[in-house]
Amino acid sequence: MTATIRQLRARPVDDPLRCRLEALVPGTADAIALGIHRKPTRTIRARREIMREGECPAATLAIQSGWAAFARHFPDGRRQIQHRLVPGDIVGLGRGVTLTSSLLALTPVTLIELDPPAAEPLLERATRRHAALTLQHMLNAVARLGRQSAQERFAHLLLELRDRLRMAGLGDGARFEMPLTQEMLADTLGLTSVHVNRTLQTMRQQSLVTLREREVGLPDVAALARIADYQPPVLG
Amino acid sequence: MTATIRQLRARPVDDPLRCRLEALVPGTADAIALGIHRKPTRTIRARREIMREGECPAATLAIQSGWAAFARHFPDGRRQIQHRLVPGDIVGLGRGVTLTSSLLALTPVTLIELDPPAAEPLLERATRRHAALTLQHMLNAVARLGRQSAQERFAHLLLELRDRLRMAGLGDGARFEMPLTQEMLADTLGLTSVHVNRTLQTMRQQSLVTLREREVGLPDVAALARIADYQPPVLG
DNA sequence: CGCTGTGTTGAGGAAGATCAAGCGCCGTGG
DNA sequence: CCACGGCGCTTGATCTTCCTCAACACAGCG
Repeated sequence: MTATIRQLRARPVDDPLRCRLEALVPGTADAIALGIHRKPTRTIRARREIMREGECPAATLAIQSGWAAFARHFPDGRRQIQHRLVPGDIVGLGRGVTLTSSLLALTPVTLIELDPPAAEPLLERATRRHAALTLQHMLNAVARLGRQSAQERFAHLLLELRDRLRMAGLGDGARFEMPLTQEMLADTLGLTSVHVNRTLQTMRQQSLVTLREREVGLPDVAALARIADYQPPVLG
Repeated sequence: MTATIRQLRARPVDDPLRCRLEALVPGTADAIALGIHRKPTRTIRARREIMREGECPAATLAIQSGWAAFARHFPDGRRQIQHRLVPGDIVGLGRGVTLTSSLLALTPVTLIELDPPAAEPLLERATRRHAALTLQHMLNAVARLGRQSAQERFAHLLLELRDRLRMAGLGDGARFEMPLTQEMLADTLGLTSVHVNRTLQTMRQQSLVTLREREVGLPDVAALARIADYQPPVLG
């Protein structure tokens, strides 16, 4: 959270972004250390918009710390969180298309600008693979919202977050930090916060989840995977 | 539907794929004529799988005619159509990631292989922009399924299809061909086919949609856009 | 001719929404 | 120091969308 670039270069892959890139394309973490530290990092406060609906993103950004999300706001107040960004995630595919959602900082966020990715072949490959994974997650989100029950959706989301955070070196296999309120979860899962609360309680009773102080524990990952019909994304 | 490559070269942008590429990056249609016709086209019968869950796509494909869709099948028989492909659509981002869905031919489909896109800079740019648009559509699909009612979802889907088909030169602004059964619509919208049927009837009564023989008519696009809170994707 | 796929209609049920209220916590300001 | 208000979480009662199950009409087709 407070790591500076200098610290990054000293410690090879303990930084979420570097860890993530290294998982995508081995060797990228070293490559990025050469080019990245010339670009300034940006810091955004929680609940602020990083990009607004109607904007047309020009640069490729990477999340260094904090959580953000693409969210769509409806005229009557409804809101849908469409895609969550965790440390190490890259926002690059949007270039050339006007946004119909806003990019919202769910927690305090620090960003790094990655342009131009083409200059660094390894980074180029990494962003490409990252985009492919992102597409998978979007497809999964569609299936989740379209055909799964509240409990199935919740289980599926938790497993997805677990795996994505692990790729950034965050959390062990059974425990990770999730700074989302129940209302944010509701807007992610297409439910009301009341129903999220009740679903969560049921799952706690069944010893499927623990959640205290933004800390998620998954005592029985296999059971969750069965409930959610979850398959982890695999780099081919 | 039955256009051959020879015909394509004779008539500049009356082919869906060429029309679509031209809309993405002007000049691409000419460029593609040079390189594309060496690759063979593949034909797939309706209801057959073009790619199977677990496969790892190697090539970049483009739909020349027919409709296809990424669909996820659950163990208990539920199905969710996650993303529809219409003539002119490109399937390229998946490379490097193992599929968790199958790519299904909804109608008879003819495919063209586009690899390697990097060889042709214009085509490279076009596939990139296409991917950006695809991501927008996926975000829209998430918002649709997560927060909209049956009628809103239906209206939103119709408008999205209208605009996408128009980019391929298919249909005028108020009328287009949609070869989807009510069951396919249901699996797209996250509803049952029974409910799709009833929603459709309501919308017919309100003179929002006509649908006969796979032919959609939209007599009042503005009203639909209001209902669905629809914003067309804009190339920036 | 029966079969399968598609659209349609009815009756009843369930998952999840809505409305409303109360609680604990924490930062703020008097 | 305490009062206040906002936020997040929890619970109860009621309502409605949408689902489930079932049946039937109709068309194309082997």
